[in-house]
Amino acid sequence: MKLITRNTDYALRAVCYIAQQKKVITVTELVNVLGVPRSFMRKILQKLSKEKILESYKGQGGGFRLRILPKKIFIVQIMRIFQGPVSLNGCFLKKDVCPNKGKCLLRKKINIIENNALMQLRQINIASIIKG
Amino acid sequence: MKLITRNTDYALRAVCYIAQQKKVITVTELVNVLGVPRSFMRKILQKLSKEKILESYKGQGGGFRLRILPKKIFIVQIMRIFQGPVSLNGCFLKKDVCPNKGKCLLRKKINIIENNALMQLRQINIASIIKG
DNA sequence: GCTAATGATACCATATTAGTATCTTTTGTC
DNA sequence: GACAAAAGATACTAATATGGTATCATTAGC
Ligand code: FES
Ligand code: FES
Repeated sequence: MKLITRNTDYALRAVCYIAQQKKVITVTELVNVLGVPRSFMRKILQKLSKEKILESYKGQGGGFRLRILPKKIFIVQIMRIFQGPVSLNGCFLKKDVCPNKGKCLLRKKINIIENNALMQLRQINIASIIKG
Repeated sequence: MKLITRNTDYALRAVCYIAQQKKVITVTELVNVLGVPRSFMRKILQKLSKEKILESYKGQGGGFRLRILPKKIFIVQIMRIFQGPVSLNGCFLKKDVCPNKGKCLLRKKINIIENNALMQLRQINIASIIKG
């Protein structure tokens, strides 16, 4: 039961680091600091760049920088980018199986938990992580 | 981001059904009611039996029955059986990478969310689902 | 002894996750 | 302009988890 996968995790840390440094950071630097495989890190950063979280500069002296303020980057965004839509689960059974149709208590209870977790998750942004 | 996998889901419903019927139930009956592949259902029930949630009877007239009261079967138990330990995730990075060591805020925040979700999950038992 | 049930086990298919490799493009520096 | 250092694009591979199937052994009632 993993809420966060490895690439999301790496992405979060990369973004945190970049946010703290406040300058253009190269993959090389990130790889050295985080100890993550280079190619993997590259892929992750490229995606973050495509998704408008980071801004990239090619060529010598290039690298990555935040495109938006740390307090405007929420971890659910990052999760969505690497893990798809953030919602816990639907019902696996074929229609008409559930005795109470739309009133399935199991589903209801799980949905409540899901919503609570999501509401909490949604409040976490990069700023709230790095200013500790 | 799946909180519950398919086998857990099937297991939960099977247990609910068995709890409601209050008699020995065969795989055949469950398969008919839930519309789940037979072999898969068998595997799931056998596991539940091994894990002392169900009691099984071999031979003609055999089948499965609850071994403990519905209110004593918590869904986290079932999740643990099919999905391993219920916790959202640890830290993927190698030791000494996190700048604040034991005080990593990201980790802390995720742990809080995890604990809240778990506390809620832990309160759900089979009895609370079926008496709706 | 037959049949209807579960137990044990091994296998297969698919999807997701994690990671690698390679070639192209851009840009600053000499 | 050549070179080197960076990211962009893309395709491939490996490992793991999930979902499911198949088969033979064992037990117990009739
Ligand atoms: S069985 Fe699907 S919602 Fe209850
Ligand atoms: S980096 Fe692992 S806990 Fe912070």
